[in-house]
Amino acid sequence: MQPEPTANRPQTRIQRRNRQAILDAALDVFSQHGFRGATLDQIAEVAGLSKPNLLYYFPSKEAIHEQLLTGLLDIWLDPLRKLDPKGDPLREILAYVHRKLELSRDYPRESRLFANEILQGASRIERVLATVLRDLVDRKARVLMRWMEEGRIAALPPHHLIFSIWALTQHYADFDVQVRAVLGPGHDPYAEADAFLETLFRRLLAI
Amino acid sequence: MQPEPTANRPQTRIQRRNRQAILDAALDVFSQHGFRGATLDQIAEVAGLSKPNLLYYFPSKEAIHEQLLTGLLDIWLDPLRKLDPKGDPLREILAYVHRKLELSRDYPRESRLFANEILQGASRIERVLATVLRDLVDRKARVLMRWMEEGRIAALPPHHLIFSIWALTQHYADFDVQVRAVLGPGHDPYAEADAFLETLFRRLLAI
DNA sequence: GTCTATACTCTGATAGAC
DNA sequence: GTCTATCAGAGTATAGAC
Repeated sequence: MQPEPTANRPQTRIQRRNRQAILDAALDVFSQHGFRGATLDQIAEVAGLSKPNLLYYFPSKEAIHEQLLTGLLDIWLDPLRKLDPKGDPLREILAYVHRKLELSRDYPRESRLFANEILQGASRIERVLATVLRDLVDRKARVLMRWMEEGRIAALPPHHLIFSIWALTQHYADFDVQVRAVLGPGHDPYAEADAFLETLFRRLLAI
Repeated sequence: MQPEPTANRPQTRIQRRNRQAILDAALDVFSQHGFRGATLDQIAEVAGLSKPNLLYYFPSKEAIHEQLLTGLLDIWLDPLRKLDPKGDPLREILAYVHRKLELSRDYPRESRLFANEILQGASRIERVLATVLRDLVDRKARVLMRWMEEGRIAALPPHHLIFSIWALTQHYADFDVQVRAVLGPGHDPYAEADAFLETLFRRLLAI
């Protein structure tokens, strides 16, 4: 019998399950307390493992954190990558806003993990920011620039336009507690935000 | 001789200076690492005091943190409080955006302290959010509502309009590292943001 | 592969000399 | 008021039994 169909990944089902449980628990804890505020005790408890057992799967606290960040980066940048230079400008931007808000709604822990990381100086992802992220943003900013020059959307500084999309969508994940405390009960923040942001960017970009 | 002119504040000059140095150092550390990630060792080092000496001025880590938060709340809410129901709607809102962005530029550590606190569940300020902040926002939302009903600015959900101002202005303090990494050198993020946000809210609120 | 036991460091806080 | 010394507990990580 061959219990390991993938030859280059010598992991049993249990190993895969445990690694996943650890990463999930670590996402909980890191996103709430930041790297230094998180403890292996807490991660192990949430994951339902003993601390030494946790350290059998990952060599260190750093390693778990790094695995989380790199594993999530692609999901995080995907919506911007999907912005299609050949599509209809307004439709493309609104679709980007919508997808980004969906990420905030469906992956709030991931949003907070990145927020914590940036807030704390981003020392562990600084290089990625200045290379991968910057290149991607520059590329898409040129697309926006072209659309503006062609008169298809209003002229605005493209980088700051992108920042505004990040700020407005991520706010609903990162400041969720505050949003709900201010709105009070009986509200659906994300549904309201979806309508509000559509209006906002339609008005902002209209010629 | 009377070295203490204020009878109800039995503090010498040195005590005041040290307390201030501690709070300033604590703002550095708490705003960068969050409550749990901050250590008294680090705060004491930044403040230039020994750890026991620091604990002579404040009874505990919690006490320093609480003092910081309550001391800063007034500064933080001041711009919104200044929004004048009798003023010109567009001018008042733009002035609010401007003042809020100035706070981000001049008090980025304070912005990050609050961001960390919300991000980490806001357990230490939850009550304030649901009472003081909510009341203030509700009151100002009613002012915005009236302006909209009078047809003086565009109709939008007022709470989310306020959220958008918070998100857009605080982003430049909280995500400063990312903003600078993406823009690259040779930029003045706050100057650019000031112009961009003025354009954004003018377009958004125009009738 | 998983557990118990434990080494060793860091952290918040206190005691007591000066 | 400030320092040295120190404590108890929590923190990361390792050794070794099973």
